[in-house]
Amino acid sequence: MKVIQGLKPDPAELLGDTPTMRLIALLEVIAAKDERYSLQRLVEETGLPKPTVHRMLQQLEGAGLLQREGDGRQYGTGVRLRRLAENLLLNDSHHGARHAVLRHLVNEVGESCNITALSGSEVIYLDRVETAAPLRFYLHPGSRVPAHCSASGKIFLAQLTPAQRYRLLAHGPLEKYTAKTVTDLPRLEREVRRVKKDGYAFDDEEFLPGLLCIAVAVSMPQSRSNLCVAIQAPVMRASVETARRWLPALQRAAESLAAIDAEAPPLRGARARA
Amino acid sequence: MKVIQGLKPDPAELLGDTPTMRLIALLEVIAAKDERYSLQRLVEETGLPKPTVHRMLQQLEGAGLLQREGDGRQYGTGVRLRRLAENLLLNDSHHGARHAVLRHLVNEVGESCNITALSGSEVIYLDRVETAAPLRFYLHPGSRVPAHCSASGKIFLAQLTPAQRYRLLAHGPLEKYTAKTVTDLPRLEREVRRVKKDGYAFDDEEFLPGLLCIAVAVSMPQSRSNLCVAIQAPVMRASVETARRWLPALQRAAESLAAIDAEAPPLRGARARA
DNA sequence: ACGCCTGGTTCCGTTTTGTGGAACTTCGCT
DNA sequence: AGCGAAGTTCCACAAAACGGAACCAGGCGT
Repeated sequence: MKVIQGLKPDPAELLGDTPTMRLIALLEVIAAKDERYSLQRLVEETGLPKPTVHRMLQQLEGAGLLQREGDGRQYGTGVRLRRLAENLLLNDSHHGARHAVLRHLVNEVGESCNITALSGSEVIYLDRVETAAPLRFYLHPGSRVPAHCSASGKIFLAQLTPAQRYRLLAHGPLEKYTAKTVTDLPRLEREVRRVKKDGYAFDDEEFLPGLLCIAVAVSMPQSRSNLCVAIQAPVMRASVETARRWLPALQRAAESLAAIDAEAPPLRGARARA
Repeated sequence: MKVIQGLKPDPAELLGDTPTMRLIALLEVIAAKDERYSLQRLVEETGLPKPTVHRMLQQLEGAGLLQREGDGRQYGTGVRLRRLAENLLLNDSHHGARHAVLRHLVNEVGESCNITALSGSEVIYLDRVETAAPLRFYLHPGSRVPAHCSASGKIFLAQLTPAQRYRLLAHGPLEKYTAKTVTDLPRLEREVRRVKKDGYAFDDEEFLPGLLCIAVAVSMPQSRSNLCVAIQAPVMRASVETARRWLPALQRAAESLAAIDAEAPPLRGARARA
């Protein structure tokens, strides 16, 4: 489909072949790293000519998808883009295979489970299936919890570099929600390192009294993961030991979820494309 | 900017005025609800002509941003789009950290706070955390306020040279929003000089009646700052004096924010860096 | 089976956007 | 004052999007 007079060395065709796709590709570049990009930097990164990138950035900024930061030469994500991202993840959970995996996990362990993502310094519940048991915590998909006192949050933290972790946590004191909330940075750091080693995290009444939680990452092949699966149970029914017994089931669920996300494209060949 | 022969009732200009932005808007529509959309459905939802939406969907599907589901008449989010969303949220620790600082400041002083930047001659709200108090002004992140009648705006003005200031302000008369709005250029100049000396600025019902605001700059080492932190309170709860008492907390927040922004744009090997 | 209606798909001349080399402006440095 | 590197603007030109009209399913009522 794309041939034309191939005179150019095609420096950047990796980026897409239509203006819009180039635009998306630019967003992907920006989203790919936890950094801020200058015009120049993006020019290098993408191989596109400077005025082109400039125009794109202007457009994106004008639309509120990106924001200039610092001295005005750096770009970061804008509110609108973040909101889009959140909605995208949030509103794709119910009808999907993901929901099914979650439901199955709930059946296996008999407790409420959820899928979470990190957004900013908070954990957001993307999807949740409640246990049938009458005694239960009621948490809505879409609600948010600070990272430092949730099991999923610790998983996410464990995937960051110490510097990134520091940036996220050290700028305001950690809020104390319960007597067990860890508000001491060094202690949290130790905890997080343990999580990293073990591959799973607990939240033992650190956010809500009486709520025990265990989480593992939905790990992506070579790239950090922004998804977790977790089981939540009232301490009345569960202890750290029983929770540990759920681990195999939990990990199986995580693998299923990873498989879903890795799932290759289509079922039917789009004839026109080739 | 766009006028054209406006014969049509313009059913869908809410959607964006450039092809790419329409595309993004389409994604936003899709992301907004946890449903699957058919072509027809999207046509109704957006008001765009059928072939147009069709083409957009084809393009998005071809790029792996959307996927057809079920019988092939329904579209859902594709892996690539989900991955983009995840990365966006994942790789934004700067924003997360800032938000955390803001939240903490709100806890300390008990009033709504926001982070602002100068954009053109207007102040734009980058982020905002509301107080829990029931009586409050509701202002969205992303909204804009003229520089001459906002506390943050005065801070920004104070960092300019008189000439730059003049260029920014003297092009149109200063709009009068309330009885207290300063619309007299020399008087504003005096006010701004005071701000420069003091290092903080008030907005005493100059933009909205009943709204008091105090702001300080997030100062960058050697370079003007394009960020402010501000506290906003209804005059019912606060006076200039109480606001002044918030100053230490406000300044501490500003320092935290400065620290975040100063954090090394990490290691990456940008050839130009040295 | 056969029209018929509803949604999906393709055509194609017209209009609007995007493109990017070159030139210009800023600003930080020396 | 002068240099260099970044950002910004211009504009003739090329490419993409546009959307009305016409064309194709396939489910349904008779």
